[in-house]
Amino acid sequence: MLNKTQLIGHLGRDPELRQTKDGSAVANLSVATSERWLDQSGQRQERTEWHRVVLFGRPAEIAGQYLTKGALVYLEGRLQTRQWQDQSGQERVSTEIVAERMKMLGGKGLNGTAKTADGAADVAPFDDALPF
Amino acid sequence: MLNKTQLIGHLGRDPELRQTKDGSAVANLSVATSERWLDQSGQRQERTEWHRVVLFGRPAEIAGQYLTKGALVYLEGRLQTRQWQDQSGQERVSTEIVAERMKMLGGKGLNGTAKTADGAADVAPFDDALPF
Amino acid sequence: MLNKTQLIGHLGRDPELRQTKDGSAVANLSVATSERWLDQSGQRQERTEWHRVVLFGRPAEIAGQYLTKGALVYLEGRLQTRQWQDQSGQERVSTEIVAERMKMLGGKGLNGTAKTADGAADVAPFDDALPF
Amino acid sequence: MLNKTQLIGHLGRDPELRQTKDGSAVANLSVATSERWLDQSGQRQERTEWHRVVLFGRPAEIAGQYLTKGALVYLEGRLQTRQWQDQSGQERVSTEIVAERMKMLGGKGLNGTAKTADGAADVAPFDDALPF
DNA sequence: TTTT
DNA sequence: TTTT
Repeated sequence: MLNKTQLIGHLGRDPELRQTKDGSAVANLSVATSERWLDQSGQRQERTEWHRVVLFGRPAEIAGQYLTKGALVYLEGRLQTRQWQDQSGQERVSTEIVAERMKMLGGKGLNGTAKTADGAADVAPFDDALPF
Repeated sequence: MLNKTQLIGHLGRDPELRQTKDGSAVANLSVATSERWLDQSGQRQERTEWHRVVLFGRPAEIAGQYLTKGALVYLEGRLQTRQWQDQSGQERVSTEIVAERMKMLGGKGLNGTAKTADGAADVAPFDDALPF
Repeated sequence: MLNKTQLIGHLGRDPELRQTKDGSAVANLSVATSERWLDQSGQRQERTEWHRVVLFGRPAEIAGQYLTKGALVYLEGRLQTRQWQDQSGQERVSTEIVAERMKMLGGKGLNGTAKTADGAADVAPFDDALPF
Repeated sequence: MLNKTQLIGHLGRDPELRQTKDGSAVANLSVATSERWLDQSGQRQERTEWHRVVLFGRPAEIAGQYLTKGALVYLEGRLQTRQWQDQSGQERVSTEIVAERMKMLGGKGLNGTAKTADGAADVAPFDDALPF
């Protein structure tokens, strides 16, 4: 009925872009969300969770164009778990977030207009005109 | 920074309740979220996604008391992926939702007050007084 | 950047359906979300919040067809505040949720297929095939 | 049952800090969320929505300390509509977001540790150790 | 593997 | 393994 995941986190590496057979783009992201808190003894604790995220179509292209390692992004999508078999025939499962919405929030890894070499001079980060 | 998952779905089976060493409750839920849509040819399509959910403490106890197979629930929590090794020493990963909030929304598998044998006669489903 | 409101609540009255000039449907809903909790003295407290919700297009039609007073619904949309002037020329503001997604969750006020008189016999509540 | 609003937006002005009678902090924020899109004629459109947000306690103090006009923040809370009477005795309503969670995301208006004069040298923005 |  |  409702299957929604939202992340705000940093890319651990550059997006991996590929194409489907019919030529549409697919991007895989690795996203870190960190929690920090003080434990009972007042010690600072931190836990980082890594998420596999996949984007399709235009958002995938935009991720490939604007995002690099370190970028801070908002992602919204649905959880999907796939079964597959490794080389040894073992059953494996892998859960990823199929993102339907993405917002670039800044950070070191955000390619701004100044850095793009493709003439997209007026395409700003944060721009909702980008078809997310 | 933000790591939030929200589900509305039905329990595929009764909750599995256990205790930690220090006596606090842990409940594991298996939750189905179904999507239905019409494809290009107008055919009805359906996809069901199964989610592993874990609850701790009082919410776990409440899940154990009120929820059974078929119950419709709202769950909110964070994604957590754990690595572990199977018997053969193979690395495995498993992603689950650590739920911090749960709401009972009805359905066949919701134990109402009439069904409880513990005298909690005024503890209604939907009751936010339950310490979620 | 992100402007998202999610409600799970009951309709306080039947939806009010109207048409725009170009013939598309608009539905206004009044939705109650209730919180219950135990205060410090162990007294049960309750607070109900009422929300104005507006739906457009096909979801509005579906709300008009399936929802009545008492229905439990999930709604997701964006906050919008409009300024207007009352008869006396006073500036007024009104905030509502422009809902982009709606899910029927049950409750007394949900018109099932058995109750509909329009032949939509296989259109179940919960049906994601309905174009939300 | 569920009454949740999430915003990612920029502060339109510095937070307004005040105290309750019992000395706890209250902060009022004015937050803009902007949407941009291309209309049918390919024209770039933009709509900005302004939100009234209130924070209580430690998060209010932190907002007062770290946030200034322009800061980009994530806010999560519940909608609350209050009735009141203006000087002329007119009934007025005002809707605000009672925020229970806040994350500083960057932007021009974020006071980093380098800018603070209070010795909180190791209190970074983004720090989840801050008790949100 | 990220960020502050 | 759920539900409509």
